[in-house]
Amino acid sequence: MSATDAFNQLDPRIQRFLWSERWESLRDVQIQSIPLVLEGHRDIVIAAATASGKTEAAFLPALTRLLSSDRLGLIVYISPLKALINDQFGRLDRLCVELDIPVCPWHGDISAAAKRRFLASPNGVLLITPESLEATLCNRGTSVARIFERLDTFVIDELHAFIGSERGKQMQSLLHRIETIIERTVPRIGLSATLGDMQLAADFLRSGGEVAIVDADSGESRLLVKVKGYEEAKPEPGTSPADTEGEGMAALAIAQHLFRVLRGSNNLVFPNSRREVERYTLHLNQLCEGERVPNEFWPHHGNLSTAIRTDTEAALKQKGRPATAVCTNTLELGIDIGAVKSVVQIGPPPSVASLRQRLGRSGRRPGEPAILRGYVIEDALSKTATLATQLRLDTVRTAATISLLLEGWFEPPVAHGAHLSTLVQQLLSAIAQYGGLSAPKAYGLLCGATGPFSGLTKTEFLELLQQLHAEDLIMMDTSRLLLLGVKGEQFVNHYSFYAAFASDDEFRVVAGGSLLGTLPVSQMLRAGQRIVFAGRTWLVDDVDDAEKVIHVSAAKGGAPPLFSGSGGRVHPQVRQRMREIYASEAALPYLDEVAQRFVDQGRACFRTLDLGTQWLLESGKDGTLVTWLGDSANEAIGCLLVSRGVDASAGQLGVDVSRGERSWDEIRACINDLARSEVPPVEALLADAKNLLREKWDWALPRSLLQKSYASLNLDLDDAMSWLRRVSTRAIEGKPPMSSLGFDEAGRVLPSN
DNA sequence: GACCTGCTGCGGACTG
Repeated sequence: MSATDAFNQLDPRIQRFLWSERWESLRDVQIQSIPLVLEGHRDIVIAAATASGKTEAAFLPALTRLLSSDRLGLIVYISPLKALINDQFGRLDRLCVELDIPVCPWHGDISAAAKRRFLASPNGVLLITPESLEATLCNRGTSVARIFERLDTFVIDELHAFIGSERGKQMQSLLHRIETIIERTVPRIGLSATLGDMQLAADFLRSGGEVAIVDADSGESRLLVKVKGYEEAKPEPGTSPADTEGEGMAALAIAQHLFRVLRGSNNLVFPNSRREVERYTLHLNQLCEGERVPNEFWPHHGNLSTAIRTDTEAALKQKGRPATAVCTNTLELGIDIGAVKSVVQIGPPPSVASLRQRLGRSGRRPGEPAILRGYVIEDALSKTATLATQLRLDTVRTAATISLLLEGWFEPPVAHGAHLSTLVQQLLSAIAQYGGLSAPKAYGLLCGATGPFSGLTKTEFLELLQQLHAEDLIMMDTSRLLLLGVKGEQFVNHYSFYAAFASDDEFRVVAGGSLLGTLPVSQMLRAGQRIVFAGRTWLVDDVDDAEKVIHVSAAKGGAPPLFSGSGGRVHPQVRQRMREIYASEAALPYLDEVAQRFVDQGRACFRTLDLGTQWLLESGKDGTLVTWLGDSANEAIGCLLVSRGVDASAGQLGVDVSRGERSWDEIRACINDLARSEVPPVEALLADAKNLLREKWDWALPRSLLQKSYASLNLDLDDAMSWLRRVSTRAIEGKPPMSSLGFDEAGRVLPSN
């Protein structure tokens, strides 16, 4: 189809609007999408880069459909962010005013009056979050059918942001519950960044259905990459703890370099954690102050108040005044901040996919390359250096990530998690919605063939009901109808119920009456302490435990605060590429001299330890299985060993093992035996496992379902078993064990003589 | 040794 054909299929009033807006032509993604959306019965994933016109690709034809009907229908647009709803409302309302189609933004900050107006006449375009949709189903059960009666199309923005989480399951369930109550399916259009495996996104949008895919990747643009290495001098052991002058010198040197190269243009700096955002923003602000130039560096992360974040976004958008944001992945999603010149990554990128998403913000103008500036910090080598330091793991992981990025590979989303935590929430919500539900009907709704939890058996569902009953979340009346229990009623009637994910308790940080942001309760603070927050230094005046407020005032000096959090997951492909880099001798063109020296030092250590062939590093009672697998497979191997009574857990290099009273030969025999045995059932594998509670409602699941849900997300048993089989063959062939070299309990490599 | 997201209904006081 040509651009003209596609344009001519749009409603004449929309055509006129595009003329008046001086659109030169439709983009490729729009040309492809328009005829598919106009068919009106297809589910479609539309994948393209940020700011490529995806929203219009869905809305121009969807609005054309609304205008072609006698009775105005309804488009429900679901967004993961309030900020995105506000952005889209601004763009969409200009067009829709011309078309006489009402647009209603609906989230927690929207007035009740605007919501009432929509409910009085539920048509046009509704822009809403999953949580607000949940509240609508839960609290307005009797009018849900009427509200969505005229529903014509679902549009789900940033689909990739939903895949693989409790919230994504919730979204699938909400779509399914609405279709169930209006007794027909509704076309679902998912808007997404390009994903490695588009079929995964299609299955997520409608499992088992036929989903059209529009993959309009605009072709890889040119990319300039340079990684600079910095060595951090470590104080010798024995120096007094107060004498840590040298600590953080590498960060300061990086800030000085950023100050020189970034000033005068717009950039994004990703230092991997909120704490480091604070550290670098402070350094950069102080450098600006010291040089008496206007500040160009602004912080952005999830614990800063909306006011501060909006300031940063506005600074980026403002033309004629350069601004750089030092940020976490809050600026990875599609909030409108305009194009940036370069993207800075400090430390190893969390994943190839995330690095790619971050880079999508740079090099967006034709002819301009995307620019990636990487920085890695390694400790100086010394007698006490750990194995991780000697192998230069961070630098090699950074190199592996960039090397995969340059090849166009990136991690596919993890779509196989069961997220049974969300089943608990959805069951309670459905009971509230229907004012009571029979067990078979509840099972059919949530676990039936097209439901969001279709893998669950009836037996498992009954087990869940019994557990929820025992927890007083649900009860059954004389007509065998499921109702909310006393505790269930309390949960459902509090607004915190609508979010599918858990959140920590937090203190508000207030300076002179204005809100700076929040800090987790786990961060202990006392009056008199000095902290860095929002890129500035503060004195803690008072901590009000009852009101959960920390009062601060401006001061000199202070340390960045700690935020809680648990680690991400490394994909096997990244570990395999790390191994290839270690085994090779080629120079990597995107590394500077220092970073290349780090890699060469890591390679030397790799050769000394013979890590290309050795798979067991012994060191006294401790050792490491060097697997080069992903974290999920390493954790699975750990569980398999634990099920045989061996103390083992996933580590940076593979699986860390403690032999206890056994010999290493006995550990090898155990591995051989595991390799030849059937994979044990999950209940046996996780029998003694503690700390499986990860998601909001996990505490309410029966043990067996908790194990099942955990394993579906966190354990890769297939990769684990095939590795065990591979090494057990090698063990039988009598490859020599690692014995001439060892390393001690702290993971330090011992001298070879 | 991570990061992010979101939130109702009601009662009471006030204004025009």
